[in-house]
Amino acid sequence: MSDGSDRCTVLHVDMDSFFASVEVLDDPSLVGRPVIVGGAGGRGVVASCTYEARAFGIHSAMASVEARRRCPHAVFLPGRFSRYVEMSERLHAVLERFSPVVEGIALDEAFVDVAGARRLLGPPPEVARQIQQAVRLDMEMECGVGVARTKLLAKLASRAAKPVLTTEGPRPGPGVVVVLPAHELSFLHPLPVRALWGVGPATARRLDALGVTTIGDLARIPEDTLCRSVGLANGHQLAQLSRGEDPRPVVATRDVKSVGHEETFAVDIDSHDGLHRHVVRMADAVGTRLREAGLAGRTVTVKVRYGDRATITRSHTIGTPLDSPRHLGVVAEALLDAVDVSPGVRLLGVSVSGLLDTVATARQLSFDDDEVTGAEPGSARLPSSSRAGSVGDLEVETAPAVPRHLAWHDVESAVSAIRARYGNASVGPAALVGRDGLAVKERGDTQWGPSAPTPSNGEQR
DNA sequence: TCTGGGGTCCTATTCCTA
DNA sequence: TCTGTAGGAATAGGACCC
Repeated sequence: MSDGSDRCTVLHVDMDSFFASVEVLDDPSLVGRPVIVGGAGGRGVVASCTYEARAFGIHSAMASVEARRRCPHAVFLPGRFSRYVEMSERLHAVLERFSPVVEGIALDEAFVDVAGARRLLGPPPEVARQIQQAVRLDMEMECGVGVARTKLLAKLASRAAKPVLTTEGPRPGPGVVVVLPAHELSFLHPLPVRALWGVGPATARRLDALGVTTIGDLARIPEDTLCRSVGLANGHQLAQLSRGEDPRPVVATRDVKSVGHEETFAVDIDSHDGLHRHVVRMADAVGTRLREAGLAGRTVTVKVRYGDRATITRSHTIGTPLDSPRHLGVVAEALLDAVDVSPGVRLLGVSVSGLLDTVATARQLSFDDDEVTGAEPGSARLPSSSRAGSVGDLEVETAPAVPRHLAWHDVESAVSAIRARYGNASVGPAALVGRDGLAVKERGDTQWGPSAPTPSNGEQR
């Protein structure tokens, strides 16, 4: 092969309007109509939309209110996250027939390294066409495939492979785009810097101040000038990418670094009382997910966004990794107690990082073994003077040394078993009994914002 | 009438310890 | 024992990705 395409072993597969396409697939009456998937409430955003909706200027991340204004006759759907996960797994199954090296970067896109597939399946551009065909046949959906020497170029190529929106409606794109090594810079340099991985609105503003608007401009300015403007790591990476260099390999598995859950409320909540059951519910959700994944973490972080969108985080690191929903709740509540919520809280989040694989650990580590031995839920506290910052000195009252932790561990194991059999709503924290928020939130339950404003304290569902 | 959720990574600052 | 310092961990915030 003399054109160099045999060196282009990185493929980027990107599904077209994934969530919206799944909805159309499951309900053929939606074919040809503007379909918008996302949060329907006043604080929701568009997660995905069909090309028919894009014709009205609608795009993902747009406020749902704005989308409705632009296209009132569109079909608005709340989204079915578990169904998208199912289809994403099917996509991966298809891709793994072509190569074992598949790196998922979102539900609807993945990198595939086909270096080892050449003898069996042919040169990379040919494999790309086979993948596209397989996705069409097995999933009845369309995708764009980019083929290049590096991840960045493959990703940009898949974007170029997508359907194009014209005044007469969507026109099919090339489907597969190959960026040959000899054409890399001529492909890359005319593109806007915003196309680069790592250039968001803030970095784009800084680059604009340097007179940099295209990737070609970026490649021409000295790297130290760049680093002074956008930081050392970012500057170095951008300089590299602008020259078409991207050393990141396609990796089949990546370790999870954190697990969290956050929610925007339909109405701001301005009291700790009002936030209490939400913290419990979120800690419950995070703990449940940690346990399902066989993980435990040392650092608990609480995130608060106020009505004016100002966002703060408070975190605390404990000695022993924990995964107990109850104990996560204790720490999260203590962190939240140290935060002034009187301005009104728009979003609350609980996350855990510093993760450790509990399956690989000989014994399930218990929170009760840590410095917070025997803590009752709610008994952890921060120094009374503390508001911001000083959370390193989390104080927790110590209860008499009873082997209660053994019993509690049994209780949580039983809860997991009951939920596995009868569903998440079957059992939950006492703090949530009698509320409609009993069920453990599953990933994606409120993926794109609260459903609709209600008069109560930001209740959903 | 704005702007979700689940993540990763980087940077700056503070605090602790050797 | 006190002080200065360097390094690492923890913390907080921000930018970015899909």
